[in-house]
This record gives sequence, structure tokens and C-alpha cells, in this order.
Amino acid sequence: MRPAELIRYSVLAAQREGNRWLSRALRELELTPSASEVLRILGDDGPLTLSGVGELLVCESGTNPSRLVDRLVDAGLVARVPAPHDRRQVQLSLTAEGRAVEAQVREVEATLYSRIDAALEGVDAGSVIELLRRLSDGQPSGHALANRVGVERSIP
Amino acid sequence: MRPAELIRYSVLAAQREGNRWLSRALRELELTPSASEVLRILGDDGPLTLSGVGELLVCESGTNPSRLVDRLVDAGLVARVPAPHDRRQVQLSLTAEGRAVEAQVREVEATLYSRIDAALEGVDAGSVIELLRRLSDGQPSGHALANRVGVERSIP
DNA sequence: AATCATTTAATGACATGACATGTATATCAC
DNA sequence: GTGATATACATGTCATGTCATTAAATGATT
Repeated sequence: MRPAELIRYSVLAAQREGNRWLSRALRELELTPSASEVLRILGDDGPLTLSGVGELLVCESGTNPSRLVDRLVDAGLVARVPAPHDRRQVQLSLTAEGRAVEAQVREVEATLYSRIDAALEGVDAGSVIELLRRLSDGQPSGHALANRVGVERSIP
Repeated sequence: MRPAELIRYSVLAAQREGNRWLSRALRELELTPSASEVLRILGDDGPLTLSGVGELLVCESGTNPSRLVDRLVDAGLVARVPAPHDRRQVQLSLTAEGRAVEAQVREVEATLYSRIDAALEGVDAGSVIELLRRLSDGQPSGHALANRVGVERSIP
């Protein structure tokens, strides 16, 4: 198997298993991994419009997180209010309950990141990050990721 | 953003964009990425039972590719015959048309791997492979990947 | 041989993801 | 100001991906 093919399937396998781990860890919070990403985005950078969330979502190509947000509104974790100056837009923000759940999501993520840190032992993280960045560069997910990093840096 | 978080989202973004690229490339063959993986597995190692395919599939946790295979049978690319000695099992193999399509899948994959090779310029592929391997080690996708590499090596 | 456990596959249920289309609103060209 | 265009969001459709359950067939135990 050529290295490129091994990397292709390794990326797929790592994503699948990371998602499965996160799904199980979030089950007690009654959240899916995608839903948790929306909560964390709104917690860090909200309030945002629907497309504003879409531009920061890595888990979806950003075209339309309407239904993803629907379930969070139904669950009482996100408030959706029409924007006053532009009635096409909706403003999304966390409710009080949403903020509480988002804090729990942070704890779950901290555990995940510790596991990834452990897996990083003895490997060149820079090579990993650079290769993966190139693989999504210029594409919607790559833009979302760049926006996420950029937004974080822009908050002093 | 800590390195672990960046890696988490980079893996997700790379998988998403790789899948999107492959989806578009396979569209003219009327195949999805998952369907193409089944064809390639059967082409390399078939005939196999349904669970035999599941143990080699990275794209799904192997619990049950029934419906994935259904569509390939409907499309006339895969033959499904009951196993004579154990009527619980089904034997899956490529039809003549399936073999022809699988050859085209190989060409699409060759293009994908060239793109990955280009992205590997100047990065330590060993670090990438080792980290990603650790992230799926011991899990279904990791087993499937190990089986894929192992099966390949076991064919002299 | 009868019963129970295990294995294999199919199916139900739910939430994505990706792409396409529809609809209301806002903006631009003139 | 009016028509055309663009934007923001919602929705339809299809194929996953995951977990659970069911059904059939086989194997193990007694």
C-alpha cells in the first residue's frame, strides 16, 4: 500500500473513531458531535447569524446548518431571534441552559485533547498539522478551520 | 488553540474535503466513496461474505454494510449468492461490469493519491501515519485498516 | 434429540452530510 | 420607483453512519 493510500485511510479511520468516541462521551449530555460544535462556536463567538455559524463549522460544509440548529433550539439550548435590521437573518445565541451544557462540552473536549496529546508522544505534530492543513486548504472546511483559528486570535 | 484541538479539526476537515473530492470524481461512475471502497475490497480480496467485507471496510464500523451492498447488487456490480455450507452467509463477488467499474475506480484513486503525494512535500509522512494509526488503534476502523494492509501483504 | 447460545444478515430509527431547490427579503441598476 | 439580482434561510432528497432489534441458521450443551 503506497503511503498516500495509507494516509487516506488513516485519516478516515481517525476521524471515524474520534467521532465515535465523542458521540459516546456526549451521549449523557444528549448531544451529537455536530451539535456540540455549534454550542462551542456560539459560546466562543456568539451571537452569530446562521451563516456566521456555518462559516465556522468544520463538521459541515457550511451550506446550511438550519436543521442542526433546529434541534438545539428545540432542546432549549440556543435562542433564535430574527435580526432587527435584516429580516432575512436570524441571530443565534446560547440560552442559560445552553451555556451550562457548553461548559460540560468543554470538559469532554479536554479529555479528548488529552488523549490526542498522549498519541502525539514522539511524533512531529508540525508535520501532521501541515499535511492536514494542505489537504483542506482552499476548501470550505479549510476556510472554516482558518476562521476558527483566526477568530480565536482576534479576541485579545 | 492547543495543538490537539487543531489536529482534531484538521483531521475532520481533511476527511470531509477528501470525501467531497472523491464524491465528485466518482459521480460520473455513479458511485459513492463508500460504494467504491466495497468494489475495491471485492476486487482485491473477493469473494467475501458480508461480514468479511465489513472487517475490511474503513468507511463504516463494519457492523452492517447490508444496505451499502444492496445498492451495488441493484446496480449490477456485485453478485450476492447464498453460501452453500452455511445458509446464514452470503458470498459477495464482483460481476463483469463490477470489475470494469472497479478498474475505473483505481484510476480515480490514483489521481487522489497523486494529490496526497503532492501535499506530502516536505512533511514527515511517518509522523502523520503513526499519529493517525494511534488514534484508531484498537477500534473497528483501526482493525479494518490493519486487515487491509495485512491482506495485501498476505497475497504474495 | 431438545434447548439454549452464538453467529450472520437484514431491518428500524435517528441524525448527519452533501447537493439542489424554493421562498422571503434586501440591494442594485436603471 | 420598478424590475432584476443577490442574499439568507428553509426544505427536499439521497446515501450514509451508528446503534439497536429482529430473524434465521448453526453450534454447543445436556
